[in-house]
Amino acid sequence: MSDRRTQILDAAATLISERGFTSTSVADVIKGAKLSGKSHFYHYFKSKEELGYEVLNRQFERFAERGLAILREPMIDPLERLNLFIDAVVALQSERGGRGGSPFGILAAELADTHDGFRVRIEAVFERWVSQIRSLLWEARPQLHDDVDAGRLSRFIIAALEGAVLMTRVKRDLSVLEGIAADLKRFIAMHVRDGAGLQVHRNLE
Amino acid sequence: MSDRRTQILDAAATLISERGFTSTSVADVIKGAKLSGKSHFYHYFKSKEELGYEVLNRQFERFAERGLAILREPMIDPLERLNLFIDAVVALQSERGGRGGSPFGILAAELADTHDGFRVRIEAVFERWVSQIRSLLWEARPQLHDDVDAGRLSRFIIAALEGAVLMTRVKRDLSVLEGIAADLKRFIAMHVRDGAGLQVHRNLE
DNA sequence: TGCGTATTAGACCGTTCGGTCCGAACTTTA
DNA sequence: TAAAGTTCGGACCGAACGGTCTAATACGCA
Repeated sequence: MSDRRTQILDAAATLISERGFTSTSVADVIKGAKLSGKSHFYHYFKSKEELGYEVLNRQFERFAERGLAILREPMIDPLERLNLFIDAVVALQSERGGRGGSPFGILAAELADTHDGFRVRIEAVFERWVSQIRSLLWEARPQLHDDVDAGRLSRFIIAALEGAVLMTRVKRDLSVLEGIAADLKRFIAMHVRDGAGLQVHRNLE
Repeated sequence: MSDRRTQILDAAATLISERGFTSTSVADVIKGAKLSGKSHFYHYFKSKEELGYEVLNRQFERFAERGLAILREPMIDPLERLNLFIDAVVALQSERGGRGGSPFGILAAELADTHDGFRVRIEAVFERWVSQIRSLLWEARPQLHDDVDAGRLSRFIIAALEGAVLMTRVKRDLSVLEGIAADLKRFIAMHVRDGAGLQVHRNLE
């Protein structure tokens, strides 16, 4: 893919994760990506909507590489991987420096009820995310209680993280996310068979 | 407060909780509240921003009456009240019929990074919400483990619920919220002293 | 009866929006 | 060198936006 294209995609991704899709104008993207003008932009994307779709794709790919990949590390115990993944989400938000949030969450909140094209794509993102965690839990099933519903627990984890990022952004305080991440780990540990797998202290550190 | 004013507020609240603040135009509100024209609207509100602030206020008041009030019911065991509150959130989303979501969440996602006026107001909403749960947990402390961090647990509950409503909206499936609500209850029950207070089955129903 | 408020209707304003079109210059590659 | 793709700069379009203004009509109440 051309340099310019990814440059535009990156600039748009930053803007969208801060202001959302609707409030990000094409002119903003042009300025952010340092393009010469509108024709320069429309040389690469046929519409703002198409740009939005591609930004979502790219954001998910990046997230899959930098975040979800941890869930598949073959040399690490699955439940430990899950904890590392949660840490990675915290680290990702920390890198953003307070500003911005989950690109999926912001698009979901904005467009779930009004733009079916986006809704369906975001649904697919969540679905793939769920399925990654679900298969990790499946892999870890010898360590887990028999009655653990992997799909449900996966959705819970994602919802808690998305909600946490949102609250963190409002309060401008990363420790909110850190606290929720720690609690989430304890919740996951609750599903572990007694004596099996890794230990997580129920005490607060 | 005048009839017309609340009529406008209600129409705006519905629209905003579906499309967000930015994508809700004054003309939409006028149509939704069946006003005769712009001058009719600006007779009651001096700007769209002021309307937004008042919608947020009103939404929190309604939520406080219909939702948070449960947390203060004096005749019911505190932890049971917490479960009832979670049920109420599910019921509230069910009433919305899939469409729309948490008015706080949608405004937070949209405006947290770009509009400080809204950001601090939403922060205050979350703060009051947290403090309600926190004082309930304080009341229930004889039944809870000593190391329970009430503030942190409160934030966790809220984040999980906000995230759950968001996912539910994207997937258009209330059972997502129901599952997370059930899991959240189990997580809360995890903090209860052995043998104390009410029992919640860890098994899935 | 009169006075203030509520309602109706619509013209109008400046700005921003997504998007199109044009024409020229520059760069890469065949 | 010719052709194809890229960059540049800006004029332009119709629509939608938040908001103002005027002016007439209805209504509730002292």
